[in-house]
Amino acid sequence: MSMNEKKIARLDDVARLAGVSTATVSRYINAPDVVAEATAERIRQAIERTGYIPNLLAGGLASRRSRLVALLVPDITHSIYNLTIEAMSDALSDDGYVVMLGLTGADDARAPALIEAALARRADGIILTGSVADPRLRARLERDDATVIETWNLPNRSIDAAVGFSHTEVGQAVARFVRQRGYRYPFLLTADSPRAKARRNGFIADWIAATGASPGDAVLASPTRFGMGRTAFAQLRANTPAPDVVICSSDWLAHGLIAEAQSAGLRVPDDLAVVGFGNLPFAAEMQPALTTVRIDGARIGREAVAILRRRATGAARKPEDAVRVDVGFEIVVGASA
Amino acid sequence: MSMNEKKIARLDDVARLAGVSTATVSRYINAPDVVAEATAERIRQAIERTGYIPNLLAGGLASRRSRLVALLVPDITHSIYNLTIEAMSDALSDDGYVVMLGLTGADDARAPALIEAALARRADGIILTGSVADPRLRARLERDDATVIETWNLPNRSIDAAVGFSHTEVGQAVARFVRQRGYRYPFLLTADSPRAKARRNGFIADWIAATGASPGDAVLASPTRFGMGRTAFAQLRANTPAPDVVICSSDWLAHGLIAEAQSAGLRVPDDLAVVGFGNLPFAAEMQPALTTVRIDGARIGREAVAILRRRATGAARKPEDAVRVDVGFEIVVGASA
DNA sequence: CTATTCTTTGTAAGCGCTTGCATTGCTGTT
DNA sequence: AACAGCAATGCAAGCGCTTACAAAGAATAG
Repeated sequence: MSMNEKKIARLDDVARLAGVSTATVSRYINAPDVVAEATAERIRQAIERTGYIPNLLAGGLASRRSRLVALLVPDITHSIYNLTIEAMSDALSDDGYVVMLGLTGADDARAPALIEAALARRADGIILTGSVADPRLRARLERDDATVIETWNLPNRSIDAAVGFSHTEVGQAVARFVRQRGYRYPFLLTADSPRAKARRNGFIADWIAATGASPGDAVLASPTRFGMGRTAFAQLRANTPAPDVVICSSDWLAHGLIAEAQSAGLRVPDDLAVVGFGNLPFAAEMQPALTTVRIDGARIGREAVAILRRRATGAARKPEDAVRVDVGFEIVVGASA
Repeated sequence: MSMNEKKIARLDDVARLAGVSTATVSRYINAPDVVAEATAERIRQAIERTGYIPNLLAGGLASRRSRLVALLVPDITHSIYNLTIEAMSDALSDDGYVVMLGLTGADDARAPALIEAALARRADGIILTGSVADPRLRARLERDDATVIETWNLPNRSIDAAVGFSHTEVGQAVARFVRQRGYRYPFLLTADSPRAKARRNGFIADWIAATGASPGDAVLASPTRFGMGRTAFAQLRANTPAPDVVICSSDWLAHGLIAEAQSAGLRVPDDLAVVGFGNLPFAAEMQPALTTVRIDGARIGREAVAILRRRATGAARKPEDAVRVDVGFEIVVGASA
């Protein structure tokens, strides 16, 4: 235990010990190649000896790069975004970046405050799920030179970059799939969120165009849970015509619905088919395996980080380098529909 | 659109516009009560007009308070900690704090790098799930004057503060419960994590002390998932004596196990009883409702934030104000055991 | 009416880094 | 031998805030 264990080492402590200027130590840390190997070695030892940890508040202030990425999601307990968060967090920490997690709440109520917090910390990137409705906020984000990435969505007019897919197309594709499988009476169980509704609308439009008939339709509070699938079952049974396939806006809903249907003695998919959304880890493990829509959430995370990384090296944001990545989707054909 | 829309406002822009010094504006922002109301009003307008957002990197550097709290958890996709994260995030953002989320990985492989990142950003608080094994890291954390809170656990010798409960006691309590219900042949399905194992050991010790018999026992990779419960079922059936109750280290495991048991025609709990752990949202919604152990994860989050808040106002950390909060646990008696 | 205390504001010295520019030796050219 | 070019380092001016200390009035006390 050295005499001054309380004093925490600064850059110039290291510099003094290594017999160089603070500039050189700073360079060693941020761009090791530019310092001579012999010097580098002395600095390395000085860092080791002092237990130096850079102060990134100071560094960020001076360099105008915070190495902080704000990640705003509605919630994490039932969320389909978790894989995106994990992928992003993994990819970022390899680069010395750090994730500031903001939970905006189902109705995005906290979003303005969190965006302000991100701007105040001069986040290098702000990653949103979905878009920003409030025009004032949009304007502020557009003015700021942080990289703003909207994910899980492809807005018509994006603020900056976007990584996602078309929810409308998902709805249409599911409608086509369901028809092709020969189902005649679909019923939609949809969460009360903009993206779930876009999928629903896609489905309905396609279905009506192709068959002339309107699918059954119910909207549930967001986020949807296992138990909500259970309770929705009764409602479905009361519907005329009796549905032969239920399209759920989340795998959770599908899971609960199937559990309830099975314990009521129905066979899935023969008596009632079910389609989910999200391809959550348990989907493939269900009995029967769930037919659902897979989004490569991890890829969304990785693409977003790739954009950030590209920007980090380049100059300030220019209107022309707006990026838009469509990660698409895939219908995972299980045994439930 | 003013002529200099690109220039982002600083404290002295606001000060000039309001006709006061930067010190006064700073005070208005950090302690509104000390400035006279008339002045405050002028500052308010100046902030509004300039669209000023404080630079918290600069602020943090000067004040030595980052208003950043690092939160380190193994993962978020299957995790029981998510409620803690949400509660913490909510409580913190009310105070203008921000959460830095670090995913350490199931084996805590990333923990050292993340702790270093937190220290580098001069986090005001570092919240860990479980403890830190590496002694060098421990030492560094002890030396630092960030508040370090270990959660979901009550280590013998904690680094600083701890908010959690005794996993051993949970195991013992479950053992007592199971005996009291009349079960004779328990089987333990345990994730390969220190905390799950502590529960297991508690159970086994208590069971042997009371009955002289050793429970059946299997360890599964962490994190445990729905499908792992399903596949474990076969293993259980092969065990002699045939278990009459299975104690799972997570609700996921229990969920999968019950689904498989039911589809094999067993009645739960009559043919096979099941106990979970975690009281995840779906536990109460299962059929039969899951008997499980409830930990008030949200309370863990709130207590941790309360400690942080108390520290924020007080002086530097002193050995004597180590805090230890036992949030306890509760066996939720459902219908599965 | 003077002395004392409070309230409100200003002055200015940092906080611990980064980085443009200048400097110092070298190596290689002509 | 003189000089251009380059690699490695140092100097010092910030980055945008906070806060100890001082100052100036206003309020209260004696």
